[in-house]
Amino acid sequence: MDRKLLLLGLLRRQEMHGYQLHEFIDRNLALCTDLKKPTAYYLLDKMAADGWLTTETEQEGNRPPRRVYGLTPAGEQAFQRLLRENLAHYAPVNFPGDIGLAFLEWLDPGEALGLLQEQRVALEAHLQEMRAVPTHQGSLQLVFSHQIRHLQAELDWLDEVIARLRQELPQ
Amino acid sequence: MDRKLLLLGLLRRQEMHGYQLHEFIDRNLALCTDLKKPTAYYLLDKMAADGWLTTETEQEGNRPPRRVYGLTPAGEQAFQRLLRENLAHYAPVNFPGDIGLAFLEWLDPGEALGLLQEQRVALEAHLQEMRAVPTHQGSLQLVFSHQIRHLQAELDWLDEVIARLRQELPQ
DNA sequence: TTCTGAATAGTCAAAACTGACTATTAATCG
DNA sequence: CGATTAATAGTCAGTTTTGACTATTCAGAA
Repeated sequence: MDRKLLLLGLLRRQEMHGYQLHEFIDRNLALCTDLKKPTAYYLLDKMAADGWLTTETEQEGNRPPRRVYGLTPAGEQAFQRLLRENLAHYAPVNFPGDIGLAFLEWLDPGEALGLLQEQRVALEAHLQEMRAVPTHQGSLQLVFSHQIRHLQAELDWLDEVIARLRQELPQ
Repeated sequence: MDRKLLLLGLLRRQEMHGYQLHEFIDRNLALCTDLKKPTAYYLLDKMAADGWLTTETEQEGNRPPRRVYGLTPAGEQAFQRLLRENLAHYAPVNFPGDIGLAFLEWLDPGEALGLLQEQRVALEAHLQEMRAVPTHQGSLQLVFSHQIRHLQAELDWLDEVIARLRQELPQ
């Protein structure tokens, strides 16, 4: 449902066609969600079928025709409802890395250390990249600071696990 | 792939049948992943078809027959490979709540405050529940402390957003 | 003993998602 | 100019995931 909320929220500001929506999400909101192109069209068509969106086929110049989506009143209502649901509920997050951690004891501490250090490099690079993004306007800044907060927590935690592994190391 | 890693890791300790696997994951590892029953069977059958697992149909007493899965050498290799892949790479996480945050400015601060406070209650309850779980043995303890770390980070962050909203409030 | 509810073991059809593809137009470069 | 690459706009077939269901067994209550 969160992806529908995202699409509705973007269409609320301004009517758009599918390619444009996917483009915008991929370029600016990749940290919020990973919405593949076919999924975007799937959800848009579904919401249109449910009466949440209007579709008009437009043609600009002699570019290929494209479907422009816009919010209906029902779509606006759905947006309001989904936004409140999203903000009022806490959704537990699953960290894929936890599954590897659960089996960490099956590896010898030396190899585990090496692997986690490799992960640490990737994580720190990602964090630096995120910090380097110029400040956004409005609520988008919240999303960035949220992400950065969790990345920092993850890095701190990874450092502790690495430190503990070092102590276990013989020699 | 992470869910396959999980199933392989559990089967590596001990042969199990599908229901038992899903039961164990749902009871003890729900914080790692949410693996629905049909998904578990789907993945097990797929890994069996790929030669990673053996299946034997067993019948105990006059209980209904059940398929018991066990690791093949190829399955063991896959486990080793997937475990190293999981530990060495950082996988960015998407927080569903970020989508709501991105549209926070469309709500008036008073209502936003109320909704986030509601979320905070749920989040804190979840954190308390997690802390109350008795200490696990081995690497599972790592998973718990990882989760708790992120829940605490989330709570701190939510409190900051709430505080900022309070300041925006008129009067 | 018979009934009720919970636990066991899994299946099925439908929904959701994605990698890889098509087809057109615009931009660049020798 | 002609050729090559990038951008635009979307589709399709296949994979993955899930809600809702079946069918049996067992434990305890009436």
